[in-house]
Amino acid sequence: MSDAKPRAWKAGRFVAPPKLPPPTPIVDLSDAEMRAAQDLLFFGYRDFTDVADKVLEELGLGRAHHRALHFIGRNPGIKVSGLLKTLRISKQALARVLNALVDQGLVGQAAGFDDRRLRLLTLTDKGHALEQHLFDAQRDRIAAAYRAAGPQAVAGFRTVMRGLTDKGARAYMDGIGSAEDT
Amino acid sequence: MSDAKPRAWKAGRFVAPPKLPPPTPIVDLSDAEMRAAQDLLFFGYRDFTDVADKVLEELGLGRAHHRALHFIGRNPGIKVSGLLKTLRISKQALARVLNALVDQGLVGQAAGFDDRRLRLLTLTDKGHALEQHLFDAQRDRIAAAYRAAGPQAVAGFRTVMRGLTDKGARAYMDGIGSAEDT
DNA sequence: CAAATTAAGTCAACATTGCTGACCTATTTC
DNA sequence: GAAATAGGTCAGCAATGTTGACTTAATTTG
Repeated sequence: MSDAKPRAWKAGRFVAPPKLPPPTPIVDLSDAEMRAAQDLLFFGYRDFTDVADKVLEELGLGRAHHRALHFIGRNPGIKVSGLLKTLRISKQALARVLNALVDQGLVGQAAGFDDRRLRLLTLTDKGHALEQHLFDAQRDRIAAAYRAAGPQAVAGFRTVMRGLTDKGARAYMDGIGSAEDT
Repeated sequence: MSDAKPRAWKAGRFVAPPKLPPPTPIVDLSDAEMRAAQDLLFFGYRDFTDVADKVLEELGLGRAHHRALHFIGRNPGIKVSGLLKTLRISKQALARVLNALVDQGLVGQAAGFDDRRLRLLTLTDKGHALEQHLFDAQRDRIAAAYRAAGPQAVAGFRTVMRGLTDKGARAYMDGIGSAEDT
């Protein structure tokens, strides 16, 4: 790339080294900083989920229902096994939630075309409306935080959060729709 | 503050407006972006807590115990009421956890000096060791994410996470030690 | 084609962690 | 001395997670 050959050292006048922006400035990884991050994650997640929980409470649904609605809405036609991998809960725990959602007409099922053993999950209109309602509450909170922080901060936020996640989750987020291996 | 009086408009030569860095560049607040943030928070929090949960499992303790240990360690001498406000759980739910920790010699109590009704909570040596052990697991994960992301991203992460939290939690984080009103 | 595998569902029992209501005990404050 | 405050405790219930064992239907494989 560069034609510059190594130059021999030549004693002479003092020349101030070029003031480059620190190339990869050191990140503060002190315990204090790491514990502050723990706090941030705890409070951030708590307050982020709280706004949806308040809506759910009035409807007699729980956070688990919300999670299922969210991921079905985001991955229409997701298989039961896909949802299990995404949520990382047992088949029985999911069944309780999923049955409630189907009973209430929020989630619909369709047999797979090639493989009729599969139950492909989708939101019904009613389910979509509820999910949208829950989303609205959280969207407002995220939007306010994003707007106040500015685009650079948002990019940083995404980078760090992404770094906290497992490989599988990262792959999932890269290709929404293939909700396997999370 | 300023002596400038409103100046009348005076027609004249065209002068290019000063090229400022875009004042507050637009942040992407589309639904897609907001939903991606939901995903990030879900997976990030899940995987962040998972590493500590694995340690806790071996010890027969739960996430609730970890939270108590964390906030007592971070705020030595915290009052029971302070912990209640921070964790936002009921007195009875906290009692169950706290009694277990005291019984196992992980947390110590001391009556307040001025007001002897208060139970000031601290970690015992044993409790401190356990908390440190749990911290280590999460620290590694955060440190890796921070290191890979770089200081600018970390600053952005903190800004956004802070923006997601309630006023009370922000006040708490500003003045660690006064764990009230969270 | 019969056998094995896979996707999903179900029943039962249990643990953790949250909740409310009701009530008790010290201690401090008015 | 009465009222308020900080904390503790008992009892019961709800949401959400777990494991184990078993069933059914559909697909794949030898």
